[in-house]
Amino acid sequence: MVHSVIGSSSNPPSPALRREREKQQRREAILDAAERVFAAQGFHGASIDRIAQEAAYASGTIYLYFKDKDALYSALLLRKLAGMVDCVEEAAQAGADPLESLRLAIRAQFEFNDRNREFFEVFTRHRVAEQAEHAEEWKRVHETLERHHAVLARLIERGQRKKVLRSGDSRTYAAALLGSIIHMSHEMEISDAPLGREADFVFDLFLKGAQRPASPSL
Amino acid sequence: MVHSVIGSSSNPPSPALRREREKQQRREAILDAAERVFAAQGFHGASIDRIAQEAAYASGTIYLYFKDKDALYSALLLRKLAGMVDCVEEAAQAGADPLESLRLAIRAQFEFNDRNREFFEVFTRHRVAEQAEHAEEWKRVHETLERHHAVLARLIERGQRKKVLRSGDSRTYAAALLGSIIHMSHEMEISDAPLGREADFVFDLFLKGAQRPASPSL
Amino acid sequence: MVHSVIGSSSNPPSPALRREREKQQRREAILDAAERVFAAQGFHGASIDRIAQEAAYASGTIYLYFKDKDALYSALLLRKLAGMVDCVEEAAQAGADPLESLRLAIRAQFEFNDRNREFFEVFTRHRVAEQAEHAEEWKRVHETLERHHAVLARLIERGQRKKVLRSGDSRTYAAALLGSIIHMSHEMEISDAPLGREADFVFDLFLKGAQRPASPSL
Amino acid sequence: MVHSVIGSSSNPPSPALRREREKQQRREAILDAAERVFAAQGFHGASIDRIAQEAAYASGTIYLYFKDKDALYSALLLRKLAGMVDCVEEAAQAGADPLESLRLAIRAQFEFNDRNREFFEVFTRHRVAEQAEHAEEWKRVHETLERHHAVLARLIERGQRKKVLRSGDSRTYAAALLGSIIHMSHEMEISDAPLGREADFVFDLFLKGAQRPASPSL
DNA sequence: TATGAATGAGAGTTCATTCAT
DNA sequence: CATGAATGAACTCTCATTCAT
Repeated sequence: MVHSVIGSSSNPPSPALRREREKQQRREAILDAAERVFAAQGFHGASIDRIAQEAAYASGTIYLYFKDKDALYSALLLRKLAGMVDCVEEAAQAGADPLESLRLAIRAQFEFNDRNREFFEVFTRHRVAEQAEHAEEWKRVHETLERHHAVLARLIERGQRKKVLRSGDSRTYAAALLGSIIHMSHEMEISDAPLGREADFVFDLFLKGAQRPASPSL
Repeated sequence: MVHSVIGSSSNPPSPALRREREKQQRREAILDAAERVFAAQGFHGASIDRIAQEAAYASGTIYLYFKDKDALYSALLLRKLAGMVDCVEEAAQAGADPLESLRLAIRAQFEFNDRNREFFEVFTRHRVAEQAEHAEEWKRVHETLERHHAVLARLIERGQRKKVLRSGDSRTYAAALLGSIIHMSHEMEISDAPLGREADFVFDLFLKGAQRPASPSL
Repeated sequence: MVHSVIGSSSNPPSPALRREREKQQRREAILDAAERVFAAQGFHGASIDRIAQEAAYASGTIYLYFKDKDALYSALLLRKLAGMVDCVEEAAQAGADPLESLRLAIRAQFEFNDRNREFFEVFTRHRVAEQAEHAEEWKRVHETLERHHAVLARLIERGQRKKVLRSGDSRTYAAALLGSIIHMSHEMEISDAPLGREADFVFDLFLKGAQRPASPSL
Repeated sequence: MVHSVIGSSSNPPSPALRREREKQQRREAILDAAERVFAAQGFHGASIDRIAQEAAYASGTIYLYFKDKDALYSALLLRKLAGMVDCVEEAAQAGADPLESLRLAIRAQFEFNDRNREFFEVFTRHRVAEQAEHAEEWKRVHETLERHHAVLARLIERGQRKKVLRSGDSRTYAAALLGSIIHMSHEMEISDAPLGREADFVFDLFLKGAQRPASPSL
């Protein structure tokens, strides 16, 4: 008896729970496979057969986990974007002050883009016709994109309140900043320059601008 | 001299030349139709039949002017991008000094994006798998994208030489700036804010940065 | 004797028998579920998964009771048709004379068709390709359809022997009569006319025909 | 010139007309093939590939003539049913009086059923889920079925007006009569009995009924 | 017995591309 | 040059059936 109580932590969980957990794992495995294939071939280039093959399943099995190709794609997109936003948000929290947070967020975004180059290509390149049928999924995708901007915008607002950043619409500042990051991630794709350098470049440019300060002398 | 002047305006050109010119006109007409259809339906959504219909040709005729769908798409893309770069470049030339030129270029880019919203969506969202078969076309597309950055980079360099802009890799400055413009064009899509305001916002941010200048006192 | 009498009501039957009986009950439950689903969706529209769900079993379980979908369908069909013939036959037995029996049989057939409208639709609309593999089941189905006609044919023969019906091939009379009933059941589907009226109409028409009797005068 | 005017009847028709006519011929050829395949395999058993093969076309070609499988099926059904009704109606017109017309109509219906045994099987066995999408086609099918009954009902009404048939709802008489014909066509399928005999049997039964006339003597 | 995840053949459908006219 | 009917490979999706648990 004692044994069983003690051992309760290593006892098999209820079958129903275990089954649910395993189902989630298989779902994730399919998403992983789909990510690889979508990243390599784009949305239209990726066939369900190919994704199933990559996941070591039969094609029909995919449909046990996702209603159709669009649902699979938007689920993947959502997972990825949520991961991205979480990653940036988390990085920002490590900063001691708004500017430091911003610097860390920028760097995190660069790093995320770099780690997810292929998928990132697909994401910026394709948004499925956002049909009424998948409205729910797409609403969540949009909310996540919204959150993406909101994370940066909030940092900027904090900087404004601390009087270290100029006033102005934080959402617009965030969009301009994010645009620089994303585009540079694209462009610098090939170069092997250390990411930190680019991140700091963007951070610096965002703060100080490109204009040459009037020489203090005179 | 006299002959050539007279002939140039009223003599029939050689039949071969005329035919060539007409062929080019029909090609352009097809590109026009393709632009409308691609813009409305995206690359995969646009069928050759639909494009042919829009151009008032039979589907087979399209293939007399373009090798295949990819070739049509990349020709269209090239025309569009070249137009975009020309438009920005031209706007810049009207500026009296590097900063003025930059301001005008930014504004021109915003305006172009706005005028070509639909196509622009497609362009950022889709790049055909850049197959070996279409290497030549894609090389030209890349050269044009290169030129796009080069136009801005050159303005920046001029600013640097005039000591109004800080030193640093002009190509990187250009990428950061362009990213802001493009992303804001996307994001602001819905708002009816005057373009000029956004353009000036970006210009201003690019020059001065977001940091609050240390208070002049002391 | 006493033992057996007492035991027959309260003693547990042999486990083997009980199990067999329970198995039959489960089989019937599946047939009930299948009937509902086939009636609602037709043969091809009804999926095994849907039937299993309706029967509160897992899909695999169905295959423990029926070899395949066709076998399930033909077993169901057989049960239904047998029930139909029994029902008509039984109704006929209540008649005092052949004509009364015929009238009751016709009415019973109309009522059965009405009660089983949905399934009846499916039945007339679909006969599985009668494959060699299911020859046995289909033979029994055909025997039952045969019995269906035989029931009416026998009543007609009795009427012929009693000289109240004209001579002629009773099987052919039966087919003509049954055709009228079935077709009218279909056609009258929507109308809410009382069944009895239609049944009596058919009975009357079958007996007297549609021709106007020569006027008795003269 | 004169020649061409005179020859106008043998001159090639306008290309547009010829094209339209040929298109109709190809459409009919596909319907012919579809009829054979549907008759042999039923609606669900018949694949588009198989039908295309039977018509000596590629599968995609079918879709140039019919929107989808359902449209092909309902077009076929409509053609067949219209042919059937026309055939019965025409036969009736040859009759000198209502009863003669009825006799001819019954015979024509038997003959049609016999000639179209296979398709007829399919028709009675399958009605595609009558989706909203194909509402128009199905409306026409229903109208034709309606016309089928109407043809017989009108003959019966004429007989009633001439006082050779009893009064009563002609539509109901027609349904009862048609049911007998259809069902007997099914049942007698195998027998090689001359059709005329069955037709006359049904006609006779419909008119006089099965009841033995009371012997006039006594 | 019962389960239900997995299978995979096969269905309907689309559309870029060809070629006889 | 222009046509547009024909092609057929490739795609997404379904579902009867199996089998390890």
